[in-house]
Amino acid sequence: MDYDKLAELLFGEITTTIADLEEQYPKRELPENAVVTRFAPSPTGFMHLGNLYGALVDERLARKNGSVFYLRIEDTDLKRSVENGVSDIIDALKSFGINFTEGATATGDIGAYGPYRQRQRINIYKTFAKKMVQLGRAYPCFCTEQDLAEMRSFQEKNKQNFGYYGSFAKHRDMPYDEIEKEIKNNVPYVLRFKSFGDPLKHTVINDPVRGKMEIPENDQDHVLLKSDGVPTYHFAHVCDDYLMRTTHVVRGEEWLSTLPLHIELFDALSLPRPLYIHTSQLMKLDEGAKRKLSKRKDKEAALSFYHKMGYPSNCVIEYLMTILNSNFEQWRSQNLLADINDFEFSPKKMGISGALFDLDKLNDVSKNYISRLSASEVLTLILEWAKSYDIELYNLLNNDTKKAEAILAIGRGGNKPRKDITYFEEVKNYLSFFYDELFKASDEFPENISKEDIENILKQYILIYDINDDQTAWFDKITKIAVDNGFAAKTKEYKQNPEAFKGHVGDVSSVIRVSVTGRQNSPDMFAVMQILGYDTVISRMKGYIK
RNA sequence: GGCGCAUUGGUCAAGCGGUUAAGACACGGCCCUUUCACGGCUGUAACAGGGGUUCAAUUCCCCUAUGCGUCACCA
Repeated sequence: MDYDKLAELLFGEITTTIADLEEQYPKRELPENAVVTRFAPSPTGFMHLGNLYGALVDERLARKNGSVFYLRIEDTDLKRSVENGVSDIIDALKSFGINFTEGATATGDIGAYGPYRQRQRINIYKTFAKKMVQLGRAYPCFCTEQDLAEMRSFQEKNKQNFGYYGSFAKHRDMPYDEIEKEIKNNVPYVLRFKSFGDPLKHTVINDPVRGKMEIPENDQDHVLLKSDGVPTYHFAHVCDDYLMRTTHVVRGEEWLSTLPLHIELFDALSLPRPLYIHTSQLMKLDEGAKRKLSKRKDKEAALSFYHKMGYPSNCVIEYLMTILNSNFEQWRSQNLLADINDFEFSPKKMGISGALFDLDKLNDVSKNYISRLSASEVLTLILEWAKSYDIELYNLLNNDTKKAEAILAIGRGGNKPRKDITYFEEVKNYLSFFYDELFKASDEFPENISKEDIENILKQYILIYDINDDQTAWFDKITKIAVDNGFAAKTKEYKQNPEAFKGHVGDVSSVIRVSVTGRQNSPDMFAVMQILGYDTVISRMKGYIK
């Protein structure tokens, strides 16, 4: 077989060579230790938590000075591509603080190694394809879908391995004349790789996460170019990551089984292989069974979920970091306020079995993060969130930001800040009683207090409440009312001798709390009342007096 | 079915031949406390099973089981 002749028959229009491309996309001049990573999604219009998880690894790896982190759009599958896919991806990642140094953007490309959209690289793939044919490592296959389906059912019936290989690769050794005839008749075909691999043989490959792996060689004649001339993932991966000079290919472990193919492809073209890093996948516990996080079943799979709920994007990143690098959590607890960029990310510290996504843990991370912020920082974040997701709340807070900040300042600061807010959707409920527009009165007083006592306590308290009292004077008055009405001045006193009292000072406080806030739990009442102001406090209490 | 990867408490995990098998989340108890939240103390709870190798195996090897992945002209 004259492979050059075949190459001309198939790719006569291609005049560029790989050498031309290598000249156009030369080896990058990088500082020592710098890496080139990439995020290469399909623009399907849905950003999954798993996408962010993967992109985060690439981004972390490329933190070192002079490293490149680029975005490549894998839009070879028209059926799945979506109109605004690219800007969706960029916006979503940006909202979590992940930015690219190079690659596709919503308006065009940035960088010298483009184009960064695979549909615009067809000639590049064909150049490599032509080379493959010249090397005798690729050939046209004229099988129809039906042919392949029949082959498969035959293999199933006879318990043979599935796929296009060995004796099942029927077009592998088709004579030139026959090929030419088919081509002249415009019979559709795909370009297949001619594998020389032997699955009984193993090659050793080093994955920084998984360590040494022995994997069997590939023997499948995979499709390189589909019948429309567009490459499959496998082929595009090899061409692109070579020409874009990617040093670290980070991808999910679902790619492990096609790794042998990719290796054979690189070898067939005598190209250097990148370093592969196969990450484990995010899982979800579903009725006792572990399974992949699914965009259809799991609301928390969509990145939009976190925005809607109002988790600060940092928190999602911090949470992801705790599953990505096992020593991150410890580092964070020792460096509470440190910049996350100061943490040294290491592939070696990545887990290899799939981690279950844990909302409880995210909540904990988030709660702690928010508690460490200053009141004005929290307010800024809440306003930002509310602007898109709760305009009523936004207006309420924005009308009087001083008040809002005072509310958020209660119990904040110091070594043991309150941790009331986990995500911003909770905020409205949390501070509703500070605003007459949201306040709801309640009758849920402690059960051990009679209606008569409630009324007496409030009546007496209204007479002596003075907003200018300091906290001590304020509490002394509550204690006095407690004693006057047969309640113990101290909780301990009551506990030692419960028969002697109706209750204790805490119960009296509860009466005031419920009447003023409409709920049994609240942050410090002194501070709450200071913010509400004398008139509001008094009028709310008067509501319980006949 | 073939092949690959994985398997330490409910979850995330440390451990890399000799440990009372860390820590975090969640859950329970106690303390602090005018409620709640915070904080402190504390408790329940794990090396999937079976064989080897070894003086010694959670750590190394093999088998089994289970889970996940993959076997597309999807990525």
